Amino acid sequence: MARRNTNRRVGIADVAEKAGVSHATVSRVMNGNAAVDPGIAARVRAAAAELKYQPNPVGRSLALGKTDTIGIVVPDLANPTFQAILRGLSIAAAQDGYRVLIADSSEVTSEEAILAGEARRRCDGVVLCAPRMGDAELEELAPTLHPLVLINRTTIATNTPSLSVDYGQGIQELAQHLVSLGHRRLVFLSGPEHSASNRQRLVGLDQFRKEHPEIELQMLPGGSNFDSGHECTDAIIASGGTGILAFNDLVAMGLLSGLHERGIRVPEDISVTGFDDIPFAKYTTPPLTTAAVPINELGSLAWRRMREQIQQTGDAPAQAQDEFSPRMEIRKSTAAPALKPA
Amino acid sequence: MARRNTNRRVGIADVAEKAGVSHATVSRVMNGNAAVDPGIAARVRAAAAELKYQPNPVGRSLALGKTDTIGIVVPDLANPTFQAILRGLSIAAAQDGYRVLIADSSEVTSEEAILAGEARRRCDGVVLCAPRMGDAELEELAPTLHPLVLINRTTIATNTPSLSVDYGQGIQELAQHLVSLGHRRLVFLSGPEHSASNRQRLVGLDQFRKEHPEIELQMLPGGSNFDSGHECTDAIIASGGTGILAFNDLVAMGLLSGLHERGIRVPEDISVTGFDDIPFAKYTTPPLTTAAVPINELGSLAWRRMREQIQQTGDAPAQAQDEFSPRMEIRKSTAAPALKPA
DNA sequence: ATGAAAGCGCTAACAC
DNA sequence: GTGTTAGCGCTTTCAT
Repeated sequence: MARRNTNRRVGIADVAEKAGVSHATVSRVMNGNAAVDPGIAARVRAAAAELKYQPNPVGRSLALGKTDTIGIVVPDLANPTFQAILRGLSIAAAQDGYRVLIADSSEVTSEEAILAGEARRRCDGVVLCAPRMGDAELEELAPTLHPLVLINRTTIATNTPSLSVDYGQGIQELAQHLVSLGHRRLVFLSGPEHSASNRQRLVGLDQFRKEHPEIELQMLPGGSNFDSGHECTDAIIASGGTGILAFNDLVAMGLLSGLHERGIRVPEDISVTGFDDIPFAKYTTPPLTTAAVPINELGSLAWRRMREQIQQTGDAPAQAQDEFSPRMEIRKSTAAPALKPA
Repeated sequence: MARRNTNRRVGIADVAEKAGVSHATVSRVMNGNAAVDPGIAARVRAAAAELKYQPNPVGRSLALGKTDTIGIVVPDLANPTFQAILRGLSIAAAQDGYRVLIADSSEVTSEEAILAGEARRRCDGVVLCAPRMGDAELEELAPTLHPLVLINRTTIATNTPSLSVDYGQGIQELAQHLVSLGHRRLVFLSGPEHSASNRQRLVGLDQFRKEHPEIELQMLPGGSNFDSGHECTDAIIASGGTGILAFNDLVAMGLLSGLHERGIRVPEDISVTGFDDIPFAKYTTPPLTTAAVPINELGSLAWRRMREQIQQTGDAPAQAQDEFSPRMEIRKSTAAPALKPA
């Protein structure tokens, strides 16, 4: 035997004994599965209530082969974007009686696969959020994780549902916005090297360059958080650019703060754009022009895609590839550039 | 029987068969428990590797009576403070091989007990974060949840460990700071009614009033997020106060934004303080003076307290009541008031 | 050192 | 309609 019977929690057997029926009958009334004599059912319910019996989910999980839990692995729980996704996912899943187990890889790429695998074993499915791992590894991992939902990343081989944002288009629209305001010298403050979404922005900007050969567009290495934006302040000033495309809102906010410290006015002297439209973006001074990603929808849609797979009775997969287009949010951090003395 | 044997994942039985040993032996080598013949052990490990066998955690949990998972229930996952606690908890727990299951009560007080109970059944313990429920209910619930860690809330009867922040002291220091700058008309923008931490601030301010009868201190109803701060802008202006104590940083930021829109300068015309020192606080314009709560420590300490209970071999409880004192973070949103024309 | 078997708490097939 | 029993995948006692 496994454990001694000392101070066990109340189990189905206790209820059965008190109601004078078998385990099976108790199980039946608790789950409302088969038809049970109303009188007996009442007796069982009374016993259960009196003993404050609550079925043990671990036992149920083992018997049913499902845990009613899904896992999510994110690169960094400190990032507002991932927090919002987690929140949307958690709330949507809860509505269907599912819970979520979290795993933070802390941007350690090599941990992602392990965490995802562990999560999958404990859960009925996994959502992988902006995984940093290489394509080959992802391709190999994906089938072992099914049901799987991918966010901000796609797989070609396996047809797992994915949600993505058209960062390339968004950054182009932002650049276009600056140009139409009159800016001719743009700077892109880029994000983490291994970020797929950064690569998409880069591709979008290449496209932009082709369409606007007359515009100067510099690239500056950056990061993904406040501090990287703040640290780039001097490089930005030195660049001579008047329209700055920050990798995301966090970076833009760091930059805003740095420029403010140097006495450079936004948007009078320099225009700054962000990306994501995190909740704080409209409260910066000045409020940030950005490309809004429907971050709350992402989480809830991720759940819907997961649910579709979990409930799938076995027929055709028909995995969806959802792509969101960011929505321009023009606020006060962008304006026409000052007329240059030169 | 429960499920049909169709497409089952690889289990301990498969490894046992392949290695030509019993389940028990496989279990032994997987857990390194009893001494196993090195040759057999190697064979088992080879078989396990070849089959990519990973023990099923649900089966283990049932046998072991533990899940290596803890639950956390928070009132609102959108709140940066709770996000930070969740993050700290998750990272600390992960270091010890534990995962965390989240439950968001969405500020629905009546859901808290249910969510906590469900979480507890699936996990080895629960941390209850700033529960909104009444004292009586908490008192009754606490024993059924053990092991339990309370954050921002204490229980008298049961001796469950709790982590709290001395909000009363923090708000007094903030008020003191404003007074020493020369402010004589203060306003407190209060938080949610059922928030225990709001009550603590109120108590602290009562104390402050006694010590400073010469200072005018008004109370204005507010909330806990950006929008409530923003909405209070006109009321603040109308109040005639020059030193504003916002319930927290979020509220302060909303207010900052509202004041900026009305052309009121901070800190020249009005000084504003926040509370918590969320990551964004030092990037507002102007950077926010606030009382810093060691929010990352809270999460990791919560885990330590939980671990102490889980590992407790049965001896004396000795439950800790940890109280943190906020640290003043004087930045640029507070200054001496302008000399009044009157 | 190893295998057989019991048991963790539950659900469901089967027999009555 | 209800009880009996097998089985979910694992750990651990007990006997060898």
